[in-house]
Amino acid sequence: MDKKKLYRAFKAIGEPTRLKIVKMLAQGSFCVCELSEYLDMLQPRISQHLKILKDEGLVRENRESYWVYYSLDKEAFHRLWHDFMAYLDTDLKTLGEFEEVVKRMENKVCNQRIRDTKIKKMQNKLSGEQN
Amino acid sequence: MDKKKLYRAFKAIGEPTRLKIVKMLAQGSFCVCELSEYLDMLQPRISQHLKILKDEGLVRENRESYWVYYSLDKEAFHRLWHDFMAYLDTDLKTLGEFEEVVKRMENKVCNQRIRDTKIKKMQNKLSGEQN
DNA sequence: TATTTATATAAGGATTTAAGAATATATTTA
DNA sequence: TAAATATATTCTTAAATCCTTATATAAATA
Repeated sequence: MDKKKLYRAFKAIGEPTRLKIVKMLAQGSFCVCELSEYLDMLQPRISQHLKILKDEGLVRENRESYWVYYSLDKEAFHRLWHDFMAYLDTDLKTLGEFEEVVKRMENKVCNQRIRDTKIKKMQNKLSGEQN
Repeated sequence: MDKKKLYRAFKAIGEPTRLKIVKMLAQGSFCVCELSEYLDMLQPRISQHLKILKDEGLVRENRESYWVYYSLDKEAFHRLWHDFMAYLDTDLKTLGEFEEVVKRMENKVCNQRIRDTKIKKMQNKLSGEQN
């Protein structure tokens, strides 16, 4: 429900290499060397991207002797979307981040100006028609 | 179902300013000047981010005289998640992007090596126990 | 303990991106 | 047509990001 958590998760998926890794892990669990070999990418590149996905809680790691197997936390993905939808549905007033925004909206400075302009325009048109 | 389309949409949401704009538009439709005023951001900044969201088909624009009102295409969001889930479920073999990957996996060079190592290790342990 | 294998982290360079300033375009009105 | 208003686009700079190379860490084995 936290904005930062949301955009960071989307940012994590919103990158071609990481989406490719996510797609691989959707097929099953793989260790770093397998991903590196199958995707034909250098190992540090895989590790770094996996770290980003892990930091967002989207993948899990599982050490087996030398190898660290990574797998998708599918529940985390569903939670992500659910939280995002809930975030969009949440009343602005209850979100601390929008405190100042809500104040500005209550003043309706901008809306007021627009409305005034529109009213003025309509009045002008009407008075024009009366001539 | 296209990987590029997917990661670009997530990338669009995966940025704090744009997520904030999306959240605003989830409350209703706003023109650029309203967003600019309420979010206390310079107008070009709003326009630029709206363009990115629009390019991904996540928001719609609607001109009314001077003003361009933007609104959320909620259906596009649902479609995005649906397509993402479908992408994850799709067989690797049917995705052109993974053609080479599938070939490498079929060779099982990496798996083979790992398996061999594990088998060797197990054999060593077994032979050790027999001593 | 030294070596091997797999993975993680750090440093560097190249590219991309976001933000602000300046300018251009579009629509309406005088 | 000129001026006013709202929006879009361009340009520049600073920061972030990605990839590679090099190095460090962790686990297993000789």
